[in-house]
Amino acid sequence: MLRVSKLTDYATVILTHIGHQPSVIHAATDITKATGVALPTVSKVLKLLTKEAILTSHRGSKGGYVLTKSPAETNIAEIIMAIEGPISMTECSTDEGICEQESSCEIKGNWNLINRAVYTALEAVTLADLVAPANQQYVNISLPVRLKGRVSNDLKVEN
Amino acid sequence: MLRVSKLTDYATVILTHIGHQPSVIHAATDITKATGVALPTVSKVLKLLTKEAILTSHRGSKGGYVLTKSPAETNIAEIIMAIEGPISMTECSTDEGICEQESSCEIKGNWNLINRAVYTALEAVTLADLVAPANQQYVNISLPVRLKGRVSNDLKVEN
DNA sequence: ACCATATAGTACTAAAATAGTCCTATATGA
DNA sequence: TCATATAGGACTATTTTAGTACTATATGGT
Repeated sequence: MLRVSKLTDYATVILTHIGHQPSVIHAATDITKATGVALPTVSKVLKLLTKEAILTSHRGSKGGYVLTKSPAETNIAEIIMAIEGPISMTECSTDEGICEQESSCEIKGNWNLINRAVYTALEAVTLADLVAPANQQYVNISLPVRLKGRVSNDLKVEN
Repeated sequence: MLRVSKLTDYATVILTHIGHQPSVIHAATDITKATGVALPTVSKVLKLLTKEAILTSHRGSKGGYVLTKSPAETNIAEIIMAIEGPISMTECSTDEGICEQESSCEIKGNWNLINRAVYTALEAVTLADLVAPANQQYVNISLPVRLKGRVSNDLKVEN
């Protein structure tokens, strides 16, 4: 189904909450209360987002998390990547040598095109859009993505 | 990682093979030989694609599969949906009532926006692009997607 | 200096999704 | 009527993901 994991979904809920009050330091326990997501899970998500510098942490008493950049500068693509790793829709796009047909594969390069189209779409949506859902707002995604080149490459996968 | 399943990847490999010779009837056994993908798996993928009318089947001796539409009319979004079901990145976009926070959820509508952006990107790439990868080809995706609006709708398609 | 508070990091277990295979039924051309 | 090929469903092993727990470290306030 081309879906993101639940942790990513939680991440958007948590970040939306934080995004409403960007100037306040938010502790994990406060976020649990506000969102209804279990504390261990909230904690796990916050750590992942901090590791990728989407959030900045403050340890110790009175500590917590704040956004590293403004909501408008924080896009959905980076949030998804922080939780799930690189956005690439097939294994061969991220891992070399796991596909027996790799040398004869014709479409690996084309998957790169598709990956890019999706990435561009996700990059165009920001946390600010999630925080302040302005009705009638428009997002313009104007590629062009250079279609492939069939780079050297090739695709496939299998095992 | 926002990835498609292996079956979907196989589907693109198989369809690319068929797309090279759109006027020929391709039997499952021939496709197995040409692609290296195991017969039971090829068979499973072909059945799924046929069920969603991306391929048309011919039973009996000399039977096999052909594309229902031309490669240029067959896009990546419909291929993914044929194998994996609706393209929607969170559960709450497809299933009602499974989320405890549904009534108070602020971002469901925004995920619909994201889903739409991704769908539009995938719809812009066709099987013809995979079959005949013209170098320097461009794909133009020009939304606008109406942000939010929390429309009623969702993009999506289903199964 | 000490202590309560809060994050950092890692490891583990259970549940869910996916992959891959197989079997039986049905349709068709020669 | 027989060989060939798809239709459809069921089943199992594997992999991935979710969710939790535990220990270490840092910090502010007293």
